[in-house]
Amino acid sequence: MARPLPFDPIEEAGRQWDQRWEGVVAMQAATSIMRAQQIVLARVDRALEPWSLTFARYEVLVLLHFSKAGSLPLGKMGDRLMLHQASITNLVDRLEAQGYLRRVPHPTDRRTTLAELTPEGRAIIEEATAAVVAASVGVADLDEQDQRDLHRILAELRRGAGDFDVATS
Amino acid sequence: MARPLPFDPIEEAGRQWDQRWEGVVAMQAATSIMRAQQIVLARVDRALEPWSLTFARYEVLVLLHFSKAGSLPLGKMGDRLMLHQASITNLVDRLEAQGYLRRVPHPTDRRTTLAELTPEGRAIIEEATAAVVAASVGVADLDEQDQRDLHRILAELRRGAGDFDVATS
DNA sequence: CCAATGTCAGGTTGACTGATATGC
DNA sequence: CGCATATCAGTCTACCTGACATTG
Repeated sequence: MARPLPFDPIEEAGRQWDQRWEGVVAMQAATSIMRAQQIVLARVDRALEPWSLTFARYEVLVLLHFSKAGSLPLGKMGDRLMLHQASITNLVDRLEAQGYLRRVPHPTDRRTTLAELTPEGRAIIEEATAAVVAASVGVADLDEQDQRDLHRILAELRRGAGDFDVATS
Repeated sequence: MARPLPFDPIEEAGRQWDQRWEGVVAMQAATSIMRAQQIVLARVDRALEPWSLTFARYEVLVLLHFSKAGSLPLGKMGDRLMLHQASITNLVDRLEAQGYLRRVPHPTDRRTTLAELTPEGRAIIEEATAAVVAASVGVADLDEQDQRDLHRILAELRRGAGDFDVATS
């Protein structure tokens, strides 16, 4: 990773923005999200290299891992992960080629295809998750209260954006 | 955008994770960042369509807009935006083709190239920023205190990750 | 000679649009 | 029939790696 800058670029931008724009705080918050994601994603992707996984593909596996049946229709996965149908097809293609999941026909609806973890997929997801958790240190460095606040505020943001419907406890 | 889910997917994942993993809160926070970014980026990119800009290219213009001289070496921009040299070359190529900036030789160091806003680039950046601010409503829907907390917490995260060095006020 | 700067060629990824076959 | 589901072909963006020429 590049050397740290000698100042916070977002803070500086905000300072200059303030002179002519309303809504600077929202802008700073938005920019912070972008930049934080860039950092976290880079770390997590690196942590997943041993399994030739990216975060996007890892998410697919996790989703299956936590589904009751261990399998889900492709379309449903797209909804959950906010991805286009075609993108899911693509991700599932790769994961199938890697041997982490396989396609199986839906028992009753012959239009839909289910993705199902293979034993190998099930095996690596545990290891990979351990690596991802370890890579989340960047987040874990925050104190517990900040982590909770972060989660709460972003959940509110997502709810406001129509990411989900029900209030979070 | 897809219909909202009838529940918070992160909340649910956390519930299931809790049964076997430590560090669930950090994981939830990390996932929240990913998902929030996905939402905000989609909005901002859509807001920038009238100028055929993406957020990545918009950031380049903003960076120039706020530099004292109105121009910066390409490498310096890469550091600021956490991008590879080649990525910057690519972005500057596009922006130059769009007429929003141009390359000019560095006055003393003939290795380095400066990117400089054209009058047109300078003109549109104001309009585009207004659109971006308007698109940040997803963030602006949060109350002011949450926006500040969000910014503060993420700044802490970035600092911990080596994004910058100096303490934020 | 070595370090820095930028560009180029080539490759990967994720994501989209639009068209299409199939089944409910 | 209309609607849903998944796939395919084609495109686009951002990003990387590695090699290279030029300059300090």
